[in-house]
Amino acid sequence: MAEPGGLEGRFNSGGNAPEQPAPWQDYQTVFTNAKAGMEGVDKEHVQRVVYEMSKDSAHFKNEQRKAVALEAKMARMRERSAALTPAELAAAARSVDARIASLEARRDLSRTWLHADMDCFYAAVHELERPELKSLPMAVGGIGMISTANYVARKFGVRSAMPGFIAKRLCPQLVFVPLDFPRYTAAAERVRAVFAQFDPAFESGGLDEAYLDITDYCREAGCSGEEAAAELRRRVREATGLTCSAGVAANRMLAKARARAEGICSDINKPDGQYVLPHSRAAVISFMDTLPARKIPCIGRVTESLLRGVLDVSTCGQLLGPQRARLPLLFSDTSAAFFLEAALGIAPTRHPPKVDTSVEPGRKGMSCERTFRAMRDAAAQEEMARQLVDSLAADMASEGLEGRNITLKLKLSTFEVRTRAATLPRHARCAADMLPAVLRLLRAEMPVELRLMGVRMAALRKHPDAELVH
DNA sequence: GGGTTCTGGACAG
DNA sequence: TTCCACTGTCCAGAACCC
Ligand SMILES: Cc1cn([C@H]2C[C@H](O)[C@@H](COP(=O)(O)OP(=O)(O)OP(=O)(O)O)O2)c(=O)[nH]c1=O
Ligand SMILES: [Mg+2]
Repeated sequence: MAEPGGLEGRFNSGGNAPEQPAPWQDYQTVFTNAKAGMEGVDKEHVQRVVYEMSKDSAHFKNEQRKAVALEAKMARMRERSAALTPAELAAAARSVDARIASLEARRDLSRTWLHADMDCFYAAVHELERPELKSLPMAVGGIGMISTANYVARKFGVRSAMPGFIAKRLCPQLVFVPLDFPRYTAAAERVRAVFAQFDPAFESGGLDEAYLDITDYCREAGCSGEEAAAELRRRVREATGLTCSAGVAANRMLAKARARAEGICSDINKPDGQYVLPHSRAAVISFMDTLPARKIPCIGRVTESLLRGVLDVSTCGQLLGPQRARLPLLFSDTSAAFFLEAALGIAPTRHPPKVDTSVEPGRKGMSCERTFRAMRDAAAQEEMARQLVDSLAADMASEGLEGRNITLKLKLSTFEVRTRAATLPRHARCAADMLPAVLRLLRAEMPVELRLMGVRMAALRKHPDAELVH
C-alpha cells in the first residue's frame, strides 16, 4: 500500500518522551492494540508477560528484523518529504483540493448500510452447545495459536492471534476448545438466512460479518436504520441464540468504522450493541475528524505507523489537514486516493455486480499450508509436499477447478518466508500434474530447515466437465 | 513505452 | 504434527518480454 518515501522532519523530530521505556513497553505487537473485552485488563502486565515469553524466540528476532525494515522505509519517506519544494507542495495541494471538491460533490448520503459482526463468533458457537463454558475463561484454538476467546478469557488479556502458550501464562485456568469449522459454517448459514431477510444481496466478509444495503428494507418496512438494526439483531438472536453488533451509516465503510469506533475493536467491551451514524454531511465530517486512521479498514499497524511517523498524522481529520498535499507525493496514487476518500467518509454505496459461480471460479486462488516441528530432512519435506498437493487437488476438485499457476511457500525455522512460483505448461487439475513443479521448486531451495510448507494454485478456471454442485 | 510474471508484504478474520 | 495459524485478496517493485 505505501512505499518508500521521504520526509518531513520538523513534525516529529523531538517529540519523544524524555524517559526511556522499558523494553517490554517498546514491544509493539498486535496484542497491544486494545480490543473488545479488554476493559479492566492490566495492560502493562499483559504486555510484560507477552514480552518475557517472546524475547528469546526466533519469532521475536524475525519481528525485530521486520521492525528494522519498517524503520528504514520510514526514514526514506521522511527524507523524501523533507526534500519536497514549496512549488511541488503547492501544486500537489491544488490537485488534492480539486479531488476533494469533486469527491465531495458526488457524496452519496441516500443509502442506508448496515455492517453486522457476530460477537466472539467461534467462542459463542461453542458456548451455545456447552453453556458451562460461558463462565470459564475459554479460548478457541490450541497451544500454538488462538483464534478467539470468550469474554471471561479476554479479561485476562487473551485474544485473537495470540499463541496459546502465552495465553496459558496469562490465564493458567484457560480452557482450550479445538477449532471446529463445520460448526462455524453451520452457524454462519443460519445467521446468513436472517441477513438475507434484510438484504438478499448482502455481502459476507468471512464467516462472521456482512455488509447489508438495507435501504430497500427500511423503505418497505417503513422503519429507520436504527429500528432495522434492532430488528436484525433480535432475529439473529432468536434464530441462532447468538448475539451480534451492528453499525449503521450511509455507506459500508462508515457502517463498519462506526461500530469499530466504540464497539468491536475498541477499548470498551460492548457486545450485542448497535451504533448509528446519522446521514448528514456534518455528522459524517465530525465523526471522521477525530476517528483514528487505524479504525479504517485497510489501514493496519504498518500504515498507521507510517502515517504517524512520516506525517505525524493519526486521525482522519489530520489526513485532510496541512499534510494532505504530501499524500500523493509520498504514497502511491491508489494509496493517496484511498486515504482521501476514507478521510472524507466516502465509500461505495452499491453492491458490486454479482459473478456467476457456475461459470466463474468465484475466487482467485486456493491454498493449503501446514506448520510442523522443525524439519531438515529432504525426504520428509518432499513427503510433506506430496500431502499438501494431494489435499489442494482434492479441494480444487470439490469446486471443479483447475489452475495454471502454482506457488510453493516455505517458512524457515527463522520465520523467514519464501515463496516460489511456476507457471504450468497447461492447467492442472490432479495432484500428479502439480507435484513435479512443486518438487522442482522445493529442491531448488534445499537444504533448508522448515517450520511450514504451503502450496497455492492461482490462474484458476472452472474445468469444462465440472459438475454444478447443488 | 507498454505488457506479464515473480516475490515479498500488508491486511483481514 | 506443533512452544506464534490458516486462507484469501490486493499491491508495489523488479525482472523480463516485445
Ligand atoms: C481476528 C481473527 C479472527 N479469527 C476468527 C475467530 C473469530 O471468532 C472470527 C471472527 O473474528 P472477529 O469478528 O474479529 O472476532 P470475534 O467475533 O471472535 O470477536 P468480536 O466480538 O470482537 O467480533 O474469526 C481468527 O481465526 N483469527 C483472527 O486473527
Ligand atoms: Mg466478530
